[in-house]
Amino acid sequence: MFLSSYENKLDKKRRVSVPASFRSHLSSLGYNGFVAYPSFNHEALEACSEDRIKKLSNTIDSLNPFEEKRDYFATSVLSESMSLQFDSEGRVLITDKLLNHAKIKNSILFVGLGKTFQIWEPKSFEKFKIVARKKAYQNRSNLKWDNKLTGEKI
Amino acid sequence: MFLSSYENKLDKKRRVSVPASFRSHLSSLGYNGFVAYPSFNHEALEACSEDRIKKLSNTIDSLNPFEEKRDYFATSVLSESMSLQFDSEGRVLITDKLLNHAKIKNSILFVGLGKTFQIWEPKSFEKFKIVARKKAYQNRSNLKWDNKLTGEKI
DNA sequence: TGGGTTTTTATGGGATGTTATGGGTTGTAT
DNA sequence: ATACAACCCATAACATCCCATAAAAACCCA
Repeated sequence: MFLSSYENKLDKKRRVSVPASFRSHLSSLGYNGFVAYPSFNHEALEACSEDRIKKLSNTIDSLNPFEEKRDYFATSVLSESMSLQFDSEGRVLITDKLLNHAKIKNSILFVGLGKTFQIWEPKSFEKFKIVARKKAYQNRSNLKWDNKLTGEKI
Repeated sequence: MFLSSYENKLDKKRRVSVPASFRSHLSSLGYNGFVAYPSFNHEALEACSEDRIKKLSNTIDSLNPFEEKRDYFATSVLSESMSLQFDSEGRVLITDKLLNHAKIKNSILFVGLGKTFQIWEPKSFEKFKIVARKKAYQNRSNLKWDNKLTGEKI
């Protein structure tokens, strides 16, 4: 799982260290890198393991080949995805295109979301976090949670 | 189960001993650590075993990957969760972020809540306890008690 | 039951390992 | 050649490991 948040720095060569815990999770899945693409909803990047993108590709592919939606998803996600591989120090090189989408300059925030993570400009994320916390609190009862097993809410 | 409360001290390196009884319960579940995240409601930390967070992650992941709600929950809980592992003496290292949320400086209180536990600044907890006790007393008839669900004698 | 002994727990701190980061050098396409 | 990616080495900050000790709890046996 990708948990917690880590703020690291971009160097002059556009490299950034991926948090060790994220690397070790990816490594446990058999990967030495991950896939990133611009978020639909945010000025941020979405990131996940390669098999998750494969799954998404299959889902898109199950749509009718002549259906417009198919192209829209494929174009918006797959055509913009970059596969990023770690160097020997656990860093990745991020393209300018991706950095621009997230308006990242120097600092870069890795945000763990369980099966995926996001990459943010730290100050942008701070703003979003406030909204998210409010909305999550309002909707906390909407998350279906099987009480029979645990007998407790989150 | 996590029962009772224990007050321990933070050392200079931000380490704190986890109560032995909590450790042995986690160990019986197959873990050598736990997950902590800031509470929604209190100036305190929520803590639980890893499988509980995994379950939450799976629940969140069952939502459509492009749905906004997904982000709200994941951001508010998962991105703030830290997986804390015991060192060889049964201590964990707590990040400043978590300590600040709970306003913890030197002393740290572990509060057993059955399947989960909380981490408090001792004096904050004293205040909360008074309120909690009052409210529990007012609502004492509202606790639904159904032997069929638990299947256990007490 | 009481008092002495052993074991466990909480805590401190030095030594070692890891991580994030910087930068030089080599390799490789255009 | 030029640009840039990949590889290699260096280092400071800090996490983890290991050993030490004091207090508390559990044990044991007269």
